[in-house]
Amino acid sequence: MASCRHVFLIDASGFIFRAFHALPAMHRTDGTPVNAVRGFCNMIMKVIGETDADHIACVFDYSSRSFRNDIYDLYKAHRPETPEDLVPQFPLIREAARAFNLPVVEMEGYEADDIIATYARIASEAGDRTTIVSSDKDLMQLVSDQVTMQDGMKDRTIGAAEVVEKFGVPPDKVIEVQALAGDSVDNVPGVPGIGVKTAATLINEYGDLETLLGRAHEIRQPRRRENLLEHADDARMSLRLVTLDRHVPRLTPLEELARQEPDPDILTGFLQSQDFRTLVARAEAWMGRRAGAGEPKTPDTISYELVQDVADLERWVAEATRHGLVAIDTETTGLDAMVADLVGISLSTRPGTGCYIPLAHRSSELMLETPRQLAPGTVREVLAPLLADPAVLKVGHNIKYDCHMLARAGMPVHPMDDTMLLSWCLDAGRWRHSIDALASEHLGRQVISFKEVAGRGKSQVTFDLVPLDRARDYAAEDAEVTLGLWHRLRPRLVPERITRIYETIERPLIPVLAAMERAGIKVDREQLERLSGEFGHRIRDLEAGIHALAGRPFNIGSPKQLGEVLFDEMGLTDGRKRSTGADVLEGLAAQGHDLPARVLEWRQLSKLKSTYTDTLVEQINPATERVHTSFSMAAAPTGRLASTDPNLQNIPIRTEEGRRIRSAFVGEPGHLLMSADYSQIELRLLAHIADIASLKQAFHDGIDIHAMTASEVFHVPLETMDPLTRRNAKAINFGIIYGISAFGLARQLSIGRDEARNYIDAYFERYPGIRGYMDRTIAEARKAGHVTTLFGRKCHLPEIESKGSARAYSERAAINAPLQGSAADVIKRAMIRIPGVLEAEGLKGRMLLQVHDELLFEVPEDEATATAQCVRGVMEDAAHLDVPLTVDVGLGTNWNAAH
DNA sequence: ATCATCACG
DNA sequence: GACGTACGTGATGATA
Repeated sequence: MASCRHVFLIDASGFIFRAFHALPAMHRTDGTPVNAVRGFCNMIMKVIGETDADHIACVFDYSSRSFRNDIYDLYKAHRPETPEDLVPQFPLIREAARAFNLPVVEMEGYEADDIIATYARIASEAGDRTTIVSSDKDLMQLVSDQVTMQDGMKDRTIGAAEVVEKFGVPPDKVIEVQALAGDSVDNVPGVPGIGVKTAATLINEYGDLETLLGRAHEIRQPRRRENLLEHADDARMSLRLVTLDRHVPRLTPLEELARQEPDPDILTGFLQSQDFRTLVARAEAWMGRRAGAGEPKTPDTISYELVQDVADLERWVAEATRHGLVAIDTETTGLDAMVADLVGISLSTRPGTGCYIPLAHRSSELMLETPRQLAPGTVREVLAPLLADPAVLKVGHNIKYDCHMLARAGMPVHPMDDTMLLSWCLDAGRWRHSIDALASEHLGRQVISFKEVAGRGKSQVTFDLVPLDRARDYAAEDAEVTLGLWHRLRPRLVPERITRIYETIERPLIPVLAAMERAGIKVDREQLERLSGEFGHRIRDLEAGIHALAGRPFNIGSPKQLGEVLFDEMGLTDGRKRSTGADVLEGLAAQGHDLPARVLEWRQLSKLKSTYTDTLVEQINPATERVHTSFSMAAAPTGRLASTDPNLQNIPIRTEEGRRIRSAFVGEPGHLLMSADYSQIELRLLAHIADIASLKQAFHDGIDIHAMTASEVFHVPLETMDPLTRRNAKAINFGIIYGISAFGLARQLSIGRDEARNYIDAYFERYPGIRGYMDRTIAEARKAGHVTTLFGRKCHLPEIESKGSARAYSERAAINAPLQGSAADVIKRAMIRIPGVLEAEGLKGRMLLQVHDELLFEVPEDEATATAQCVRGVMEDAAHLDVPLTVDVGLGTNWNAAH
């Protein structure tokens, strides 16, 4: 590992074209266009600044001709003329590379991709790691265990998984797929009628191109078979065209590409000559950092300590106190913070150092003696003052969990920071926020995985059985990496304008959610068991009837088998797809068919039984006799919470059977459940954010908003509004929030696409501001790469720069995110204030659950009305919009009755 | 592990 | 002109 080199190969030619088209036009004072040059310099500073690479090459195409033109004279023949404004930038970019002291590599007769392929091969054979800076799909064939790709503009790394996602095959099969699918941009012919999807299917089935071509006569689809037979030679030639040459001769030896720091005078001189005034300042700061000031990204030496004596523990506590900052992590026997036992605690105060304090390790086969460890009481005495010290910031990764564990052990934590939340607030939508992913993203470090220390599958053990030395390495590393991440993320808060979201919403929410999770909610076990029994009977009866109608027994829960019965054996059809989704079955049932109707009922009851009536009972905590969910704070990029283990945000309500399940959620004796929900919050936010006068007026006047939309769009007077028209208008209103499409609305309402189109046109005509909002939002997303909520939460949409369906998807998400996200901000602001206000009013009610626009409380009967008033007041006051916020409050002995 | 399905907002 | 489509989640059983 120590001798392993890290080779960094920058696909400069690929980058130039992309930067030129992605960046706005920009000129030097003498008129020379320089947008791609500037983009290139930015990219270099970013990627070189973040990597630990020790060998670097900047690779260029020598000319537009290569050996591929000898194979096929039309190769890349359809390429449009190089834009006039780009031509003078090629030499400038070579100059820029030299100013950064990066070796420039090019070779007559070869493309940059071939040179990259050659270096990657040489490095891999020597056991080195390679990073290719490019997003060119043609380079994906090079990805392997040792070779990864990294996008120069977006924060995205491409490994084997991403290649499989794109091509449907692993990297070593990519060329086979490309050879079949062809490439219209490079004019690689491929086989007509075969795209990447089909090609991947074929290659996965036949293994490689030659085998496929040899057995093409077996293909069932006539067109495809003929095309394969007829164009076999085109495919073979395409394979030669897309295969990169990994043996480019006479290249500069890898050893001569050793990384060299730029000369500050040369670099600033170059940047000044291009009139990049802001870049000069940035480059100077950048070189200052590179000169070895700041924190080393990968500490030179890493040493972790096992703490088994009071004196050592006291030394760590003294060090953390003096430093005012400590990263902390807990190890436990499980993931459920209400049930798991605390096994050990790790601390880190500066990069490269950390300690692990074992508390409850047990002997195992590998470790026969009970390990020596401090008594929990002793640890508490020494550690609790540090954790409660207002002058020492405690940093954790998903620290809500550690807060639970430490509070249960008598060691409350305050104040705190959370690197998972920091990352999520800064980079929501960009990547995952697990410690493993972030360690790799920001620190270039691969942390020990839990499976490595605890084993996997059947042989996995709980952490208390892990031997102390391995436990120390894993646990202390987590704390130490957390500290490293904090140093990387925390400074970004102010410049990226995320402070408000993080400090006034997300961080204060941690203890509020922790209290809700700890409170849990009571469920009526007997009632759920009764329902289980009843549902079980009805499921069995339905099953018998369905099997009789089908003429044979089959697994109703298997979409495959059900499809065979419905479409093959019974010959049913709804005219379109062979799906067994509820919408299709409803259509079939409406035709008068009994079997699909019964399957729908069977499905509903099976779902309710397996997901709710059976499972919820098993989730009752034996100690508290209540159900405790866990709220994930960093799950949805829009800012919404998610509820898991169990999910209490999707308890049924829409059907009668479902409401009987909801009725099983009850208050303690002498208490009521109280539900407080925002009325139409996302539509109100739409009226406010898009600034639609008539919508705002309607909310001021308290008009039924769906009925009003119906009357506006369908020209029906409010007085004679029929329910169906109102229903259609409601669907349109929701559709707007979701980034409407004619297809989606048509499907929702089971109407034709033309009719849906007409509705949407009519809507936009009545509310012209909506179009403007949508266009502005999409433009903002494209320009900045993110959209923003009312309170400044950013939701990144990296795919908005792509094309086709992925882009359309991102555009709809861009329209929805500010609305969904602002609503999430509003209810979070209310949640943070509620516990304090209740306490100040002397009310004993407790907040138990949040369901996106609803809060559920358990309140003493005699305080119900006072609590209702108090909660409504805080919720309605949580944001001041151009429209009033309205909250409906309901009370009852159970959650259903409280609605 | 992934898909289809369906529970919620 | 074709493509693939309403936004955001989590849990389940079937299937590979």
